[in-house]
Amino acid sequence: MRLSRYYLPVLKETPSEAQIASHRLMLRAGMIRQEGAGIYAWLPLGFRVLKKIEQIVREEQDRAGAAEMLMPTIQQADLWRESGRYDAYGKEMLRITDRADREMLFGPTNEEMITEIFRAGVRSYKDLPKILYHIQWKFRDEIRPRFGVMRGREFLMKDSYSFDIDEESARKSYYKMFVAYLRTFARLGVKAIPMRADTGPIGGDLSHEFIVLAETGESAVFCDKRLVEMDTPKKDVDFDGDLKPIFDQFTSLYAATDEMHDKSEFDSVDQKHQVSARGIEVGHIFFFGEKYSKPMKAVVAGSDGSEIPVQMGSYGVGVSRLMGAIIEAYHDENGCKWPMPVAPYHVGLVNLRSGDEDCDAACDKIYKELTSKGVEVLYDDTGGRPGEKFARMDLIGLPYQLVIGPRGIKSGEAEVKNRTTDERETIAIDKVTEIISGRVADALDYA
RNA sequence: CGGAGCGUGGCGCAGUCUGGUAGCGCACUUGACUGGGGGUCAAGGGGUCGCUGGUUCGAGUCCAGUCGCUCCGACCA
Repeated sequence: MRLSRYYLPVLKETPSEAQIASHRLMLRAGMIRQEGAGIYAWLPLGFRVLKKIEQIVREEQDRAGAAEMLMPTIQQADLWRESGRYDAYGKEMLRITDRADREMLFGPTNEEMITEIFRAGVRSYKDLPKILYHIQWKFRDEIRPRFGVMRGREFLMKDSYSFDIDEESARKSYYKMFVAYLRTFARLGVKAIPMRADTGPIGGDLSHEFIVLAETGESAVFCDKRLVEMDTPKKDVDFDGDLKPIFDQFTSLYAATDEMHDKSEFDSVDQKHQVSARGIEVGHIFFFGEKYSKPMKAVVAGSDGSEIPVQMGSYGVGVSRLMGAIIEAYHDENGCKWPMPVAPYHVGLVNLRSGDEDCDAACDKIYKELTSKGVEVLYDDTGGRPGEKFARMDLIGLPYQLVIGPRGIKSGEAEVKNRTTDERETIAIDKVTEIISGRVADALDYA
């Protein structure tokens, strides 16, 4: 993409309403624009990151055997009356009426709808187990939206729902999602620790929150440091095999959120492993059994012909929130430092003397070559001072900055800056495409 | 919802107490000089001061109402 054709409204000054780094940087780097309290428009650069996060979440869901679908954002009140949650959900639910005065709502979650969809199409235990998911915008009328996309009212969430014949099978589904989440967050470059969690209004008896440790996190958390260093399951993990050992391994050490914290148990953890910190909840998984299947009559015929309510679980990932969490983990005072897998572009190509025949020709050539090798390039072909261009590139934080100017043309060298380490090196212009595209490919290859 | 604030060119703010020609920095436009980490000089353009009503000869400023946003607390991906 040529910057001259892009929409990248960067801000030099810090917007006064932004309290935390991720919010500040998303506004300054022209990734989002606030349209109301807790409601954001996703500008081109931010939207690319959002799509990349979404795609990684999708790939790991698919790998685990979940089937993607898409449910609407608008739901009928009657559906929620079946589960009893229409009244129970309270003011956090955005309620609306249509022209015929039918009561409707902008979905805060989809347990009711997926249960309705499931019961319409499944009759027998032989059709189980199943895991369905979608990635869709949700609306929760938060009392106090804050921290930008970390606590918006409208947010993008991946929610999966599992259906099983009995609890033993349901636990296997739970383990699948548990392992899928470990992989998802690891691929996104964040250390998310599964912690024993309160089940909240959804109910149930088995639940974990996946928490990214961050000073700006909203919840207090307590865990064993050794969890941070545990190896993530590789992509050859067999989701049809026994995943319990992995689950057991990750739940063997102490990790709990504030609500579930047991001080005496935590105190028994070796002092040097104790971590008492703050965290950002990026995922939450629940097993809740018959909570919805029973009242909503989502039943299947068992092997003996009897009607059995299915055992359900639900599994959420905050896709838009993750973008904030990733920036919290990877930034410095000058801007973002995107990990390659979620970077909006892999390389920023800076033409230091746009309009100069030689510079333009050299940059155009590199731009074409890198692009043809599948490298995503944001090509700064605009005018302006070098300092201004560098500062802008640092702010948006692409993993590599490739700088071409008259001096480099003369010496045949390009300056390459690695934004992760902020180290600079020079590479021969005629080799730069090959070297950079190789590095990008390596960084994208995740086991 | 309780408490505290804020709405003035695109962004950040001053001006409001004490009513009297709407200002500053950045950004933007044009030209020149420049050019390897947010340049220099010169000349410009852009604002019904959130909205409605009131007081007044006169309101950004005072009064009332209203809308929006932010921060502190209880809820949550």
